[in-house]
Amino acid sequence: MKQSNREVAEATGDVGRTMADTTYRRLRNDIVTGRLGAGSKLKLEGLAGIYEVGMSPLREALTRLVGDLLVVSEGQRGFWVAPLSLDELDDISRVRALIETEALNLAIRNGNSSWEAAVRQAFEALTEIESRLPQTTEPLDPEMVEDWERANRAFHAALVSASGSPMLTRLREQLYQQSERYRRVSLNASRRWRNVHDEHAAIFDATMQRNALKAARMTELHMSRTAEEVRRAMQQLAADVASLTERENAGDA
Amino acid sequence: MKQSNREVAEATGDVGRTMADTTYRRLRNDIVTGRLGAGSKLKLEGLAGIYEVGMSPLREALTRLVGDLLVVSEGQRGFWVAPLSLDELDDISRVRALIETEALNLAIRNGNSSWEAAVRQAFEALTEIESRLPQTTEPLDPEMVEDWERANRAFHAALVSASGSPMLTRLREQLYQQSERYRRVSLNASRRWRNVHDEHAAIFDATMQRNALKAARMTELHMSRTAEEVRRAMQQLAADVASLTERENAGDA
DNA sequence: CTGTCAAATAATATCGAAAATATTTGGTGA
DNA sequence: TCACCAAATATTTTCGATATTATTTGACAG
Repeated sequence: MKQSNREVAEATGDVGRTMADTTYRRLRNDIVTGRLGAGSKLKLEGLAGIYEVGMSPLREALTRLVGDLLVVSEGQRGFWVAPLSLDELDDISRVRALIETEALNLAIRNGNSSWEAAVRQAFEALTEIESRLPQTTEPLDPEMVEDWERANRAFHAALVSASGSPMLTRLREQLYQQSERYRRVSLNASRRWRNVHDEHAAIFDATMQRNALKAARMTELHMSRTAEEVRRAMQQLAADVASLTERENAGDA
Repeated sequence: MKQSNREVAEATGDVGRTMADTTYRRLRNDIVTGRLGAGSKLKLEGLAGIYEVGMSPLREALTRLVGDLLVVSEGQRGFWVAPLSLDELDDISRVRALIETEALNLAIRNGNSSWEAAVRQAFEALTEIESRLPQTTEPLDPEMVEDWERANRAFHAALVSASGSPMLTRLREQLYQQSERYRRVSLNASRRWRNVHDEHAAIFDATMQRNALKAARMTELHMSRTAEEVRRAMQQLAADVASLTERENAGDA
């Protein structure tokens, strides 16, 4: 029995992969990780060269990213990496807490044993990685950061995976990605690691006990603390830039 | 003092209008109003002809609509108007209630007197239109439907305009649009008008009294009732289609 | 008849150049 | 020196043709 191209593609998981789609993912990654800096101009010709792609798929990818709030555009003036701001950090954090607690609440109500197993598995994987993280102020291994990001994302996704609401799931993912982008700023800037394992454990425990109220409170706490950490890092960064600019101006004068 | 082209464009409000943008709005309107039926295939060449536009801006418009959940796409297979379903109706209604009550709560806490004035003005405009609506089962004047849709949208937007949260505002708009699309199905199908003015008045009164809890309850009630109405219309529609199909099959046999 | 395959057809996705628009540069007059 | 303007340049947007992929058709074997 010979397989059609489509069947092969489905089996290997790259069905319908287009240039636009691939470029979208690459750009998204480069923005979330900070390789493309907040606020920087995205010149089309330049990007087309770098990502080896034509205008049409490139613009399609950028248009999708505008929808994700990772890119901003102005007609006839082009595209920029979306700027970061303290106000937006607060806004995102609060709305994300709203969505995430609602989704977790539903998941706790609806989740069956296979959901429980998936949550436990994701938590254990995360625990394993967090236990290996340096307790001291060492330079963070970029690969370890990626591993942790993946595990953290998987844990939070698993928690709410039984919400039964595709719309909440979608909104949660969008907001998670926004948060991740802000979080990575603080990681890159402060080079310090906040111990979050206790917070994850508290959320996990409350969830396994099916204590929705406590799980929501722990989730809110986790998010507000993370936001606070990011806020500090961003303020520090802004202060650094300011003093650097001042010194430069002094040098010029 | 001569104005630059850009300044003129800013004054007239059509700054940066591109083909992609115009086509996006036209397509969006045609989908929300139902002129492009749920689930129908969107063939690129056909659309390019109808909207008199090339491939690039057309695809860009469709890509934006995918982000709005008004269109679905599959790589290498193209675009379809997003289907409608009862499950999705429930999902959207519930999440919209969550977002909208949160935003209204914030607006009631933060709103100043100019917000109050804007809400009152929007409510009065809506009241005026709703008072003119036929009480009997008459054929609905399409122009009046448009007027009502505009006023209804403006009223609900005014209510939450002081939430102070750009993210909530954005999510609310997306969800409002989804709801509108479902609502129009029931309008087109049932040809009957549910009297919603009392519900709007209840929301308005509670809001003006700064009674956040009551305003939220009235909002939830308004939305669940609307969803129920749409649900009935969709079920009726499905039943009609089924009996029609049956008759056709009987004719063939 | 039924499933399979390849050729023919239809549709989508992509490229690269042309058109439209924005921005910068450099010159002129007040 | 400054504001203004137009030419030169840079950039975005759009078009239309080509390449790629999916779908349909129809012939053939089992």
